[in-house]
Amino acid sequence: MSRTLKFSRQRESIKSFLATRHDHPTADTVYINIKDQFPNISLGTVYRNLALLSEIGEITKITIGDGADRFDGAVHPHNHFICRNCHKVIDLKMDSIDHINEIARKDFSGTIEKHVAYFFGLCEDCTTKP
Amino acid sequence: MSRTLKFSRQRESIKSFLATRHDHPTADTVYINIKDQFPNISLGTVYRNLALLSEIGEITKITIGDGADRFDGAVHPHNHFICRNCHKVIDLKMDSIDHINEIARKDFSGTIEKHVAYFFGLCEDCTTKP
DNA sequence: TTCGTTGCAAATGTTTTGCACCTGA
DNA sequence: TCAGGTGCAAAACATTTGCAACGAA
Repeated sequence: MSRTLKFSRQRESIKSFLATRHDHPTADTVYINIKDQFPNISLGTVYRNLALLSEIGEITKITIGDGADRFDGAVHPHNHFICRNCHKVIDLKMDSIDHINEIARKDFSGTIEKHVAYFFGLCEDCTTKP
Repeated sequence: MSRTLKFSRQRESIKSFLATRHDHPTADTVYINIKDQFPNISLGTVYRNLALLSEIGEITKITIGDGADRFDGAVHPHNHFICRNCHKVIDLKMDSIDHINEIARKDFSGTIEKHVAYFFGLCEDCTTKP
């Protein structure tokens, strides 16, 4: 059922670029940076590969709602914080909150498979510097 | 600091329309329905009012990431479930999970003010009917 | 009168897609 | 060889915005 993947230099490059970045870049930022290695790569290819990689679970897509989606090369379970002032997206080091799935299941007739949680507020810099 | 609001029939109509719907319509759906009462209303006005109402906390904006944002006339704290099959958005009746803010704060140097959590899986209909 | 609100249309920003060519298996 | 991948450009979408006219206070 799942389609056969073929090796692609571009896709590998996108994947390894994301592995080096921890600031959750947008598709456009990925595009601009990949151009160093592939001057002719197109934005469409970047979008196609980002969609593909997040479908097969090799990267994570972060949809905040303000502007463009962001992408994270880290796939281990973790949550994100978004600063309402500078809009930085930061990985949170926190205990698992997977138990909220149980809480949600308690009075629900369908099947809850997973959740996504985003935290908002002010990052360290924006908290101290007014 | 906060701007002075003036009464607007259109805005009232949008607000009361949302109060009657529990299926989390998109801006376009709101637009189409408000047209019954205001045949000349423009989509821009609908967007402007939805943005305004959600800013002042009279409605809730739901950004899932697939397609258009959705809007909820209910502002009491509650969480949403999105069916991965039929894409329905359902209100969850569940115990508060506000304690996850504490969990997130434990090892974080900024200020965590709030969170948003979405649950995914199959709704009742899509779980039973294959 | 004042200033927020509206309708309309054009513009913006993000993402997707059709198509002919390229490339890995 | 051949199905998947790519580059390019156009299209699709969702949402925002400039502007002149309108309407509530």
